[in-house]
Amino acid sequence: MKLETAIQSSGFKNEKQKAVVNIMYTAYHVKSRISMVLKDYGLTPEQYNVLRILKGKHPVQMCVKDIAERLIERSSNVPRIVDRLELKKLVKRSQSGIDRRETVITLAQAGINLLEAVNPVLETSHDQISDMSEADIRQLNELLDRYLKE
Amino acid sequence: MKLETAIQSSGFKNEKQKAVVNIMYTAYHVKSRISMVLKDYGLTPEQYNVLRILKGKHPVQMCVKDIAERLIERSSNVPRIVDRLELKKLVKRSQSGIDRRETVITLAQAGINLLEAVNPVLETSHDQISDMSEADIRQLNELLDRYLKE
DNA sequence: GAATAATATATGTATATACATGCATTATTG
DNA sequence: CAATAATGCATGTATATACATATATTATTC
Repeated sequence: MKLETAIQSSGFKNEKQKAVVNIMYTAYHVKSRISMVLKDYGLTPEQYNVLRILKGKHPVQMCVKDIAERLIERSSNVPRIVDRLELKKLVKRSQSGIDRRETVITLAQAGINLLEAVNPVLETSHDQISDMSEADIRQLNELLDRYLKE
Repeated sequence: MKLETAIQSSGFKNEKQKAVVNIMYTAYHVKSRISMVLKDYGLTPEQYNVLRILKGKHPVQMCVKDIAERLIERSSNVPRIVDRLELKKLVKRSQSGIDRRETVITLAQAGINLLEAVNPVLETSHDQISDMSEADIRQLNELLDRYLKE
């Protein structure tokens, strides 16, 4: 659906004003779709992201700070997300022997199993989210890579 | 910053998988920037959006459902957002005479004044968010318009 | 090496979303 | 027109963010 129809608005002052809304609108729908897939597996997008990050290092443990740095949406909330993952026995939490301020987290076998079940479903969903050609998607990625300054 | 650097990840399986993350990452930063601007005026992005929607119809009242339909991120939370705007005396809430199930909301003068103060600052921020040329931004908008199916 | 600063995590509060549910009112149906 | 369904809003719960603050531990500085 075209943006203007979806939010029942029109007449952005210029393309930059429109882009801001367009990016947020598109992201909202992408995230909604991901949430629906994850819901069948009892995960929120945030919980999934933490599991995914842990899997990237597994079997090496990661501390809370390292996880936070790798999140798409930086979060001060990692301890509480880990709380919920721990309750579901998807991760294990323990104190670091090296720096005792750090809490280190390891992916549990149940977490690995869950990721292996979710990941192919999620990838299929991602592949199906858009009808655009590979070339157009590549161009979209290039423009997004350049969109934010610095 | 390039996406892969920012989230310290690399090797997306394909461009579609990357686009999903890229869109959410970009939107997160856009929204963060907007939040910072609005914070100086005591508003959250959600509260601002409700005010903006009300202004689009002002001085005509809108019911909760009409507001929800125009939000970028559909929300079941409009009554509570209106609670907070009402506490700040930015809007007025009353019961509809026509359909007594409906709660109708009007923008108060303080809300109009606040929008008139915020809007130019927000527009400047939107214009400055990216260095890209007008042509590139236009292309980004076209691709985003086509990204989501239907 | 004691005092201070910095760091890592946890936690409290306000606000938000998603979802389920409840209540009042309006519309529909038989 | 009485019974039922649908609608509009409000509210409760779990989870999330942003921000402020607390606590424990480590690093730095004098």
